[in-house]
Amino acid sequence: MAIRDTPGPRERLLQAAQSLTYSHGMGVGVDALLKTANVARRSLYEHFGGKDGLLTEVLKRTTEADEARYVETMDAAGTEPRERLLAVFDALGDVVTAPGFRGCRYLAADMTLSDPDHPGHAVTRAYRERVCGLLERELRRLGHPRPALGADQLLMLIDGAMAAGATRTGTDPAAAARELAAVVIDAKAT
Amino acid sequence: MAIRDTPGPRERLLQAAQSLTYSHGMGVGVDALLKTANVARRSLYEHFGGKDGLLTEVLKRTTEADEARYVETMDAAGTEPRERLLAVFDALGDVVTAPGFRGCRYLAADMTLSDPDHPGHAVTRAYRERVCGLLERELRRLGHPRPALGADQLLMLIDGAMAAGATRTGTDPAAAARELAAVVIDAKAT
DNA sequence: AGTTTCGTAGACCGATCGTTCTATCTACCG
DNA sequence: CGGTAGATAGAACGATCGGTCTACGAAACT
Repeated sequence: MAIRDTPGPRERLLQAAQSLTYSHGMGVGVDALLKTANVARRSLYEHFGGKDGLLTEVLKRTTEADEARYVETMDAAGTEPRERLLAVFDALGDVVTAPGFRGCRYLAADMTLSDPDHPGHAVTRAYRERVCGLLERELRRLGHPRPALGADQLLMLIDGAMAAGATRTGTDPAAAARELAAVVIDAKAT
Repeated sequence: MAIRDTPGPRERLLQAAQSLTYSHGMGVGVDALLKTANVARRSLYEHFGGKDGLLTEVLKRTTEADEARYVETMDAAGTEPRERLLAVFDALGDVVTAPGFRGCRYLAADMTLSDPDHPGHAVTRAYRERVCGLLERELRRLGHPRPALGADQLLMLIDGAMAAGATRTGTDPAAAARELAAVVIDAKAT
């Protein structure tokens, strides 16, 4: 009945992998993961079947968390679609300026995992479409003339801002993106 | 006096590395590079000092070529800054839809090379600033109210379009980006 | 000719890769 | 108490990593 001060090996592995794959890329060594997680070698293979299984599971878990963060961010901004969408870009400002920010984890994953059949790609692709759907839904509620295109543009602005945040210190990518996002959001039918 | 049908080992290595680092990432093995280039192991270390030296040299060479392509694209579009800038986004459409496109090589490099002191980062950073400068120059010629910000936004659109082109097949990122680019270009002072 | 230069071919180094294995310890459950 | 499940520690596997080395071949330059 003692309170579990530390989570089990599965959870520790996921946390370590989540951190290390972001800071060191998908190429982190198994040894580094095991050492950071303080987990026996065998536990990794029993819980995830191997390194790829662990990496894929990390992607699943973080995409779900990040999608939930999008929803929370928008919900915290009220019910007005315009405010809900702009809130995403306000939050983006905090994300890209956070210490240790290295760009979009999922874009990095897709570029790093050169095997196009790696199961991680399906996870990131689904995530992007879900986020795009969230954006499109708000645009549709706004009566946007081309909600699908608008959502693509907003997602492009998000990815572009994260790329700039990772590579061009000194600029303020989120503010620049937010300005363009407002243009997209306020687009009128021609 | 015989005509050199095949370039020397240094050139072959650069070409092989340029191709393999894009398709398989910066993590390509030295053996794969040597085999593709048909070059002796020793030649790599004599010409480039090691794998990192080769990779850095590839980045230097490709950034110079890509910067020249920006200039050529704009020059081919005439002298009007607005047309010159829009031509960049037209050309971007060809780039991101080309078979085998896997996203921006330099963003991938920055995300893959987790060591922040890797010499490759300096090369990609300088490249981005040069391209940004090219864009800013055109905006300035246009009398743009905030040329520096506008250039940041255009670069963000380029990076966002390349990210979308690499990860979201079926969309038309360049067209979506071009639309927003026109907004940036035509921005009037408030 | 002789010699220097540049290249290839390939063995070899220690380190690390992802994975599988045995052995041991511990907690919980009947 | 005995038994089972889940965890740990760590040796060991073959493969590959980046890098160094020796030995040999072919052309170019006095």
